[in-house]
Amino acid sequence: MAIEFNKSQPVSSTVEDYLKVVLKIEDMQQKASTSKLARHLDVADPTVTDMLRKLKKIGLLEYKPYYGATLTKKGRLMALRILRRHRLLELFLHQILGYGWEEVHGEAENLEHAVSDFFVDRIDQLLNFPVKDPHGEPIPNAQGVRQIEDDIRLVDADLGQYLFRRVSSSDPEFLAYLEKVKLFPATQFSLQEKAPFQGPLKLLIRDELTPLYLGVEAAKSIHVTPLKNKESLINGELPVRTG
Amino acid sequence: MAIEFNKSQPVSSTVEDYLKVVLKIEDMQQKASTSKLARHLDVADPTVTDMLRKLKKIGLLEYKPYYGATLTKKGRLMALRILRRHRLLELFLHQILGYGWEEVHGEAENLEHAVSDFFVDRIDQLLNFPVKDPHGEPIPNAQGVRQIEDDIRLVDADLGQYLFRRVSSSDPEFLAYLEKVKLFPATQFSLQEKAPFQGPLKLLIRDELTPLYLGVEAAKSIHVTPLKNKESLINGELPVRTG
DNA sequence: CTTAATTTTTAGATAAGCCTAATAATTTAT
DNA sequence: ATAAATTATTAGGCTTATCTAAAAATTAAG
Repeated sequence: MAIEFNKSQPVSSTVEDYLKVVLKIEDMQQKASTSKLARHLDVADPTVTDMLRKLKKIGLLEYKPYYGATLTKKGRLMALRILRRHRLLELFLHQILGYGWEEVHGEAENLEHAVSDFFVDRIDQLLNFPVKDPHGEPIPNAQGVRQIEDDIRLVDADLGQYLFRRVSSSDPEFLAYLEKVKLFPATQFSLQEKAPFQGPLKLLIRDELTPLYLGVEAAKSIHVTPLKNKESLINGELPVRTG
Repeated sequence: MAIEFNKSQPVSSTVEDYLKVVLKIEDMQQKASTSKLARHLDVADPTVTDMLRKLKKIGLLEYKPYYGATLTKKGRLMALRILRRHRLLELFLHQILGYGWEEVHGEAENLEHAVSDFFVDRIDQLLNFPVKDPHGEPIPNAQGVRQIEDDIRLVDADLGQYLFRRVSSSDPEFLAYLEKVKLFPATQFSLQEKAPFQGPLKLLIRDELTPLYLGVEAAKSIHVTPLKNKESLINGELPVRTG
C-alpha cells in the first residue's frame, strides 16, 4: 500500500499552478516571495497575497512575509504530482505524437490540469515508466520521488569534457536553437575556452567538426556533469540524490 | 483555402459546453429550450437565461423564449469543432491508450477543452483521418462536415436483419453491458421478436448461440440499418447525408 | 376564455481569481 | 539611525459562472 498522491482533495488549476511555481523556486534554492511568485505567475502582487493566505489556510504551504512561502508535505506532494504529469505529458507528446521538444512545454502546461490519473498511468505505462522528460529533467515517480542528478550549470564549469544532462529553460526559440546546433541531453562535448568578461563559451561537440560559441545566458540554463577523462559514458552512473 | 474553424475567437469551456449541448439537441430535432438546456448542463434555469443572452449577443445563436435556441452558422461551426475534438479524442483514447469504450467519454469531455488544434491534427493523422468514433458516431472533418448515416432506432425497427451502426448513450454502465453481450458498432444481428406492451426485444447476434433480450430503453439508444436479406455487408454502402 | 400549469425571467447573492491605487511594513543604504 | 528603496498588504472593484426565491409570461386545460 504505497503512499500515492492520486486521491488528495481536488484543487483548482490555479492552485496547481501556484504550487508548481513554489516548488520550482524552492528547487532553485530561492525564496518564494510574494513578488517573485507574482512575476512567475504573471499576476499582480495582491493577487498572490490573497492566494498565499488561502493556500496556507488549507494547509498546502507555510508563509512568512519577506521570508517567503514553503510547501508543506501535503503541498509538496501535490506540486510533485503536477510536475509528474507535466513531464510525463511532455515525453508523451514528444515520443508518441511527434512534437518537437520545443513544442511540448506549452501543450503540457494545459493538459496537466485536464488529464485524469488514469490517463497519466496509461502514458506512464506506454512510455515504459520513464525517469526523464525530453529536456532531461527528472520525472517524479508515482510516489513523488525524483531521481535528481548531481549536475552543475555549464556557465560554472571549468574547461574539460562534459555530458549534457538537462536544460532548465522552456523557451521554444532557445530550445529550437539548441536542437539546430545539436546540443541536447546525452550530448557529449568539451568546453574548450571561456572568454573573459562574460564572454562566450567555446564548445566542441562530439562528432562535430566546427566549434560552437555559446552565450553566457544560454550556459546558465544548460546543466552538465563532467566526463571522466578519455572515458565515454553512455549510461553515466553518477551520484544520485532522492527528493 | 478551405474554410477551417481553428482560429475563431476563443471562448470559455463553459461556452463550448453550451454550444455542444445545443447542437446535440438540434441533432435530435428537438427544441433547445432554457429548461432543457439547464437539465442537460446540470445548472439552474436562470443561469441558462443569462448565458443564452450572452451567446446571442456574441452571435453564436439565436433565441426566442418558449421556442428555443438555434445555432448561427458561426455557433454551429464552433459546436462542430468541439464535437470533432471530442470524438477524435475518444477514438484516440480507445485505440492508442487502450481505454475501454465506456471509459472514453468522460475523459474526452475534459480534454476537448484543453488540447490545442495542433494536438487535434496530430491525433487525426495518427488515427489516419477516421470518420467514426468508438460508439459509431461520425467525426466531423476539419471543415466541420460529418458523414451522417441514415439509421433508425432499434426500438422503431421491424423484425429482420440489422447492422449495428451507433449507440447514442454515453452511460458507462450501459456501454459495459453492451460490450459484455457482444453488441457494438458493426455487429450484425436479427431482430426476432418484439414483446408487446413495451416488452423486450429478442435479438440473435451473428455467430452467437443464445438469444439476447433487450429492454426498450436500451433499444432507443441503439441505431441500426437494415441488412439486405442474405447479404452480409462488411462496408455497408448506404445513403449518406452531409451536415 | 379564464384558470391552472408550465416555463422563463428578475432580483439579489455568492465564490474564485483577478485588477489598480494607495498604504503600511520591512530591509537596505547612507 | 534615519531616509530611501523595496516588498507586501489594504481597500475597493470587476468578471464569469453559478445559485435561490419570487415574479412574470406563455401555453395548456377545463
